[in-house]
Amino acid sequence: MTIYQVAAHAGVSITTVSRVMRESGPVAGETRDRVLEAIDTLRFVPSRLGRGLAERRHAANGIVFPDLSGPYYAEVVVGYEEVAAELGRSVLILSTHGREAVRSRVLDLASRVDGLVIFGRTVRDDVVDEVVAMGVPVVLLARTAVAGVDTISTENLASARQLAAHLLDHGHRRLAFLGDPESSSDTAARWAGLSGVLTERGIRPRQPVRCGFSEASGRTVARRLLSAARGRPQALVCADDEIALGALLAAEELSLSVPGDVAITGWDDIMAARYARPGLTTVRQPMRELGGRAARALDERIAGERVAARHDVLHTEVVIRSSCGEHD
Amino acid sequence: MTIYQVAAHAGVSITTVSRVMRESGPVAGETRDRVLEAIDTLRFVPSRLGRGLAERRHAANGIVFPDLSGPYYAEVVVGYEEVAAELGRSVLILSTHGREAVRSRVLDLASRVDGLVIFGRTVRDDVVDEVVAMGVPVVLLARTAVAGVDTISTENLASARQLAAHLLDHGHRRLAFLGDPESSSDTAARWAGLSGVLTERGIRPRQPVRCGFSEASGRTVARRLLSAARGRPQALVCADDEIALGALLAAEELSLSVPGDVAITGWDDIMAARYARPGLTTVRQPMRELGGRAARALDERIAGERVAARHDVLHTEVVIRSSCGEHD
DNA sequence: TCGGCGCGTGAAAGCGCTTGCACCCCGCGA
DNA sequence: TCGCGGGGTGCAAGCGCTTTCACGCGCCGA
Repeated sequence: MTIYQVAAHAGVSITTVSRVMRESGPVAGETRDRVLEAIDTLRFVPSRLGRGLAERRHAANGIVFPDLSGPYYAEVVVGYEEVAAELGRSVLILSTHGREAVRSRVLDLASRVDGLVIFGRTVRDDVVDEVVAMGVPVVLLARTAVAGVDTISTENLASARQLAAHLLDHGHRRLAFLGDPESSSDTAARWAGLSGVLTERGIRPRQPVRCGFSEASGRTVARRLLSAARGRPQALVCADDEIALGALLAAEELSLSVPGDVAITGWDDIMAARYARPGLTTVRQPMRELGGRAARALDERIAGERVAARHDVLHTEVVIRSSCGEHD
Repeated sequence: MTIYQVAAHAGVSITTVSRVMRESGPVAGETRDRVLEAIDTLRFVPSRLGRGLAERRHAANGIVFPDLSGPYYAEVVVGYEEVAAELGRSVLILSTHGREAVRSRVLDLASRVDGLVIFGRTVRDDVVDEVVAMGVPVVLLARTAVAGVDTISTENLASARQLAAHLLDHGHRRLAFLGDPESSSDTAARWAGLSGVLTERGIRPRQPVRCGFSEASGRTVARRLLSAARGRPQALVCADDEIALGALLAAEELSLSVPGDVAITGWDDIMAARYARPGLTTVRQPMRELGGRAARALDERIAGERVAARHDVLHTEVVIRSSCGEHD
């Protein structure tokens, strides 16, 4: 089913059909009716490829993220899709997961869209540059900045400081950070906030304990830390909620009470954080808004409305529950 | 950057450039090297639109789902993307959320892909027919079947029966089902399994209690049921985990013990189900595999390898935790 | 010596759409 | 009566690729 068949059916040229569909240019009422009827009868849906080629645009955006399991990325993606759809753009997704060949997948994606959001540490800087060099607008999400490229991220440092201060006020002194500051700029900032406060209060921060972003990883690492003969940490500050939930399990297995024997905090405020017992103290991020912002920033760039790079930082909120100490 | 510029740079025709890129047809070693060098120097990435138009394929698939919040859909989508990428296809997503204009969005999506997965009760049957009539292969996921269209779903009836039997064996008699059997074929089957077992055992099943698929909704409905002066249900069988978690909250608010005063079960085995206290008895579905299967079924259809409609049903597993009664 | 066969290459015809430009025709004012 | 303007329409030139066919050229066997 092509525009030619519609034109033939309606007895007009394809130009006229195009004009009717796009409401560009004048068409006589009667002609329009004939065309519309033909479109309807033949159930004509124009080919996006033909249209895209002629218009030189895809009317689609892409987003690259590490994974969708865990509520964090999913929420951001859904926020992104919501706004993108509103702006008349389809959304292509690419999960890098731990795949090889990320570069070629990203470049392929870039050739299918008008703009690309790159989320977290999924793509190397030089590949980002390559995409930018292709002339594809890029917005970075929760990722270290690259010169001249828009960035949207959430506040980390201040919240981490606030969390650290809260723990210290509870009397905890031996704090351990579970997560790899080199794995993402977010994690790095969280660690910086924590270690900064400790140093200011005259406590020498313990080296961060490398830990993958998963419950299994958190559990293993926490078990090791908590079963230490001496110098057992009084509080585990985890880089995200999944690690913290794993740590909670580890404590339970070792018959340690939380927060009595050890305090535990997470980051993200995922659903399970609220249902865990004790409830997990954590930091809430506006995940949907993060995605929505990215979609809008990208749209501005695609429309060419803005040239200067933009760097938004969204506000976060410490959520105190009982895993970090008893409260009234 | 187009194939023409690459051809000019290498001093060959675009035909040769195309052949080098696709490794179709013979090219002399030296010529190939010149072309590859030109591609590299000019950082040429072929236009998907041009290629797609010529090949008459998109090398992309779509998926339509209600929402991505909650782990269920996200997991399925990620399983889908994983397999689709492996098969060399990009993935376009469309969340219907509670949007108007679903039909036109779906038709637009259909015009951008080689095949489409429609997930849950997002799209009306007549629109599905319309997509099929466009010649776009469709696979339905966890959705009522449509004639001639592939369907992938998970087992519901047997697991629901098993769950019901388990509750009855615990001595519970007054069971209430929270969820709307008319909202999806999955829910309908779960209700059918429950009510079937009750009837067989001579217990007259109570009408299902309509309830949205959310924690808030579950909480409200459960609070109403549990605060009834008399005839309070002894067990709440919830259509999914989020409803069940809401019910758990309601019980807590009313100072009822779970499972002592009331048993509660969910469905899906989301992460929070495991962390809730008491742990939530539920039914686990192979969510990633659900998505993966859909991707493969779609691929077969696109490749034209199969004509007959296929109806896969994936196995599910009842997960007994403590919310349904004390166990050893 | 000559016909034929492959290999290497390019011209050109699409693929399905948008859009600049030209054309026709009618109504109006001069 | 003629000229002009504008509404209505279509022609045709792209957009960036793939692929069919045709062509030229060495090399082989007869």
